[in-house]
Amino acid sequence: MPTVKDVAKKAGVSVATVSRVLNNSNKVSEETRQRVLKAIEELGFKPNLLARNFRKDKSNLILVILPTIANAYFARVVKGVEDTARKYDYGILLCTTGNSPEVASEYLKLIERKQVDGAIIASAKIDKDAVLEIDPKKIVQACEFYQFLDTSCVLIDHKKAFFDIVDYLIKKGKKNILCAIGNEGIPSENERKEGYRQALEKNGIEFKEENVIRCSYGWAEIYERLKTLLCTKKYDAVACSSDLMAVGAIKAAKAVGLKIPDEFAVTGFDNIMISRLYEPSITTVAQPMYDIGEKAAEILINSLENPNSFSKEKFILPHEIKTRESA
Amino acid sequence: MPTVKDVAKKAGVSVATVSRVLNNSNKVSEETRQRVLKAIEELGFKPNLLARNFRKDKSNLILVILPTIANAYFARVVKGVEDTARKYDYGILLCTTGNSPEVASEYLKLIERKQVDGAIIASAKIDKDAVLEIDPKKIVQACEFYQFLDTSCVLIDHKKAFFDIVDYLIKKGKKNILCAIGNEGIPSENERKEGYRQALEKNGIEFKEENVIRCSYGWAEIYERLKTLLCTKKYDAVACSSDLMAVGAIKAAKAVGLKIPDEFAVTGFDNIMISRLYEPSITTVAQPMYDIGEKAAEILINSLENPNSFSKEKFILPHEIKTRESA
DNA sequence: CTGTTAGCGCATTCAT
DNA sequence: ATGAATGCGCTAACAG
Repeated sequence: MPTVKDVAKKAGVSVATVSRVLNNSNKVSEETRQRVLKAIEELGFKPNLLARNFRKDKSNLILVILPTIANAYFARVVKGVEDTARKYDYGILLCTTGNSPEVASEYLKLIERKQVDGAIIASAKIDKDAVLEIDPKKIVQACEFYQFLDTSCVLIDHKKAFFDIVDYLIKKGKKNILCAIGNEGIPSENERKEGYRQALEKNGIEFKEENVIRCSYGWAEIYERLKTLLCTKKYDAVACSSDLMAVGAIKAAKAVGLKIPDEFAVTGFDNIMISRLYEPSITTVAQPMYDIGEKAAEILINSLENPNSFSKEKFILPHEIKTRESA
Repeated sequence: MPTVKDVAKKAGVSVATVSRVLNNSNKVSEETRQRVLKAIEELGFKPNLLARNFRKDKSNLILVILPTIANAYFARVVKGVEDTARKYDYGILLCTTGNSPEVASEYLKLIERKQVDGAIIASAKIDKDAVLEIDPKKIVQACEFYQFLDTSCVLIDHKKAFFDIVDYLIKKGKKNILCAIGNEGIPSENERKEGYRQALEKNGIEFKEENVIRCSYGWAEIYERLKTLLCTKKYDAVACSSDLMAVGAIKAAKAVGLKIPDEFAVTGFDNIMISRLYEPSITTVAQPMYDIGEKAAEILINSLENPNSFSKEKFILPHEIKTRESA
């Protein structure tokens, strides 16, 4: 495999000139540039990025850490990150943690070890201590915001979003509304719970802790729990923290013979494809998933390339209620 | 950021010894090893992977090229690749092409440029010429097999799989079966079409080219086409090339008032989550998606680490029919 | 505009 | 078992 040295010899110039051509320095005459280009062509020279990156002390890689890619929500966020990274000539190193903080910590070490220039943490559970020694300029949080991680972030206003959807349900005449959200450890879930509480309060409905169901994002758990609940007590709606949970809720309502949305309304969250596809189609809160990924990548890359002009910022992107059949 | 040199000085040894400790060479006394480890600890030394990779001429990164990650099928394949890569201490660089061969070509260049050690091409459209100059030892095809790419591959027997599902439909009493598959350029789609033809032939049903619908993998196109088709002619089943297409087909059948599966049966392909979730649930051909990714990564890494013992191989993994409500 | 030269951090001979 | 020295391929001063 030929090197700059070989190219230099062939073109009758110095390696510096070859390097200049390679890096589009304008300080090289058109004539020599052509000569170098010709030599590169003839030798089939390809720059060794391992060497270049080492020399420049820059990998042009950004790490993307998320719980799973099986969830269409994250898949879409990643797409936003990837497209943007590509635009700026960065590649993305993917890490799905399955919500294991240990896995996340292991990958985050790649920053200090220079395998990657920075990281986007998209809602993945992380270990506080493992990340505290990393330069916050090199990390952007997406989808979720952990306070103890003192970084920039990009996400929607989860509290307001959940407030809006519960308010919508109430306006539709629902009075006995369940709230099905994720586990306590997740900040956005607590935000959403608060949004739920405030929407009830605003409309003069009493908030009851027992009406808050904590469960996983999948469809199975909420399905089982609701099947039981809906038999014993009478509720007229549930606001779910994911579209998949909404599917589970709909299945449960169907199973106990409730008519949707008249007898029982269901709302989802995220607006992934299945919410449009399912029957009944699911009323949900649309998150700008792609935009979140895009913005996160933009902030990160900007911060990496202009570390001096760094300022920690919190970007709140707009959400939107998608009205469909289920509520 | 401290370097091996700093560690060496602190520990009172040479950089060579530090390097030996770092690489677990056994040719270092326990006493000095401890001294070096202590120095590393005290200085907070982290090896610079940019330098190490450059020196070793190895990135420990594998490129994963696929059309999209929005499709749950590919998301699962990627997970198999990622887990396996991690096991062998490799990272994965993700490239979703949106089926643009140009994008794929651009990323494949990273192999020659040593940004990645090799690539897994999972069903992405690629440009023949762009890839022909790359060492086939450094590429593994997954899900799909392009003959002109002379590499190892991991996939199911698409012809047999489609044969099986069509044969199943016939055994269920269906006689007028449509075949809804992807575009002509994709080898597996032609395999599937042949499987469809053979299943009809085996059961004494005439094959008609007009009963083969070529369309995209999404649900929208097949939905529109079938809504028209099902009004004018009478078919009693359709075998689809993806689960999403099956959803579109079911929607179309419902739209024209056909009862599923009695009046019109629908089968999918892949066995992604939605096939289990949808109502009716979808009878489909399960592909071992995770296993495909896992095996592809194993072959590739093995080939990268033992280039001399390389042999091009074709791995056919088993498929399985999942019987559900739609057929 | 171009060439000479140093050196990024590390692993690896080759000595001892 | 350890150290001294070399160089991977490239970019970036610096000098001219």
